[in-house]
Amino acid sequence: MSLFNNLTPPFKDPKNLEHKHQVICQECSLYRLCLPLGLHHNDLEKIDKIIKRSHIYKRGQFLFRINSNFRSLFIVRSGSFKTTISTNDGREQVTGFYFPGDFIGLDAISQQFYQSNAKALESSTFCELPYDQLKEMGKNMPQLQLQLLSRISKELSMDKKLLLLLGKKHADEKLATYLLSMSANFRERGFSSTDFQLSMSRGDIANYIGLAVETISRLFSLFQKDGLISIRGKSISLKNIEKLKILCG
Amino acid sequence: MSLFNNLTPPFKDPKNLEHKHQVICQECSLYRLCLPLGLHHNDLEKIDKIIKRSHIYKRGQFLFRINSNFRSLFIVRSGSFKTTISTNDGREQVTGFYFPGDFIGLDAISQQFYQSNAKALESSTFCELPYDQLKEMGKNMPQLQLQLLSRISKELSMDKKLLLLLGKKHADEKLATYLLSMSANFRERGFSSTDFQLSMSRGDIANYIGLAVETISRLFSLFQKDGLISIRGKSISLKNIEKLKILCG
DNA sequence: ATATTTACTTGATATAGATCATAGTAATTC
DNA sequence: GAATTACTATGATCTATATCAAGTAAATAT
Repeated sequence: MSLFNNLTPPFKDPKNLEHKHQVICQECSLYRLCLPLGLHHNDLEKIDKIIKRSHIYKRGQFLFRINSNFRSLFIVRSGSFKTTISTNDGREQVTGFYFPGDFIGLDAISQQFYQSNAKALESSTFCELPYDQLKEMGKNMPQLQLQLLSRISKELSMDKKLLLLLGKKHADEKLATYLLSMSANFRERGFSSTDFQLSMSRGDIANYIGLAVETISRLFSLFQKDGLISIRGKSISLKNIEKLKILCG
Repeated sequence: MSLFNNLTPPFKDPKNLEHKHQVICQECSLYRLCLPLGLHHNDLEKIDKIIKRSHIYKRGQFLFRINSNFRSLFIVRSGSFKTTISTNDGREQVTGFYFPGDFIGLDAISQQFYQSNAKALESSTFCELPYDQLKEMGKNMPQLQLQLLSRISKELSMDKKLLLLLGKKHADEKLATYLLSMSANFRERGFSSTDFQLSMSRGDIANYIGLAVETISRLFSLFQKDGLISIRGKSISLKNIEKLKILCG
């Protein structure tokens, strides 16, 4: 039995959703992604106790809003989320997409308030980790602290790559990079790295990589013409990964 | 006696540099910025023992290079550094500037290798923290772990703001935002927030905020004409902070 | 001190990708 | 299941900022 046999792309988890109160970390399909390896059975039970498991959040619902009190970290259980921040006059930037096993809210740890808005891209569920309790538990569980550290560090290094993308890459390179990063996301979760559903709109993709929606549309058409991809609505199939890699810059 | 009385802008520390082997954390002017509060005297001494203090690194010298083995975190002691990453064909993006008390290398924690190049912008010194030892010590010093967590989280939230800047702001907004963020850097370290020296070149600033050098030059001239700043070489004086804040977007 | 390199400034021109315009298509709502 | 709304595609035009060009100033090496 695969770790992922109860998840189907794009990251639905209907079985768990319907019996949510029965789910414990030990039986969760995300266990490997989410918790540190080599955790004692006792420790796992302690973590299990502080975790709050959510009902379904519908597309568009907010997990938290910028400047609201930071109380918890969140881990995506099924579905997907985006985070955004804005200028004073309302220009918005998508700062991240989050998939099952990903932590949301890590940038708020050093502050008292959330540093972004987090919104469901589709019907989604998550686990909530009250940070005070997590911090307290961490004192006697160095593994847990290290896992947290490792997760933030990973997000930081991904964001640095995004700075390079936004600052220096051309439109086609941006999109190719984005598609391959999505591909890696699916592969890491045990799904096909070539055929998947994009849960975000063209608008969200465009915004995230610093382009206009129209440019994304044009590029998808162009990539398709060039045999790099095949796309129909939200379903995409990567046809020439090698060429996409070269395009990334 | 101020914590900062042996530092003068831009972050020189000649006294400590010349007697470096006598410097211990308890006597370091950066103590407040660098180490967690409420640390036991014993713990402080332990940390003190694993820290390696550097000789002067000259402008242009590398602290580490991308893909080299990750062994240590670094804390800037005097001077300043920049980190960069590049595309395959050599286009480079400045991903951060680091000043006294700042940690460098946090994005490498989850990997085996450094994720960027780190280069001195001027004559600079730093403390080196071997990560294995730091990790080991952290097991019995939750405060230390939390400090590290807080530092990464802070850098992450700064980078998210930078994504907004690169993705959505206009040239003038970018520069205004940059100047105010430098201003805050100096203020946090006890220096004037209106009059300071930019240790980085116009080229580095331009690169960091996703503009061409020429655009930076033109904007500095324009900002000066408009009475927002007064600039002469690397010396800058912010004349109208309020207007700059409005310009940030 | 002087030469040489590197950094900065300012003007002229070019361009990648934005914006505008329009139409088609899919998803939601009533 | 009709109607409204949100999303997507493609062509025409515009514009903010890059690039090119040329000179000046500052830093570094000789």
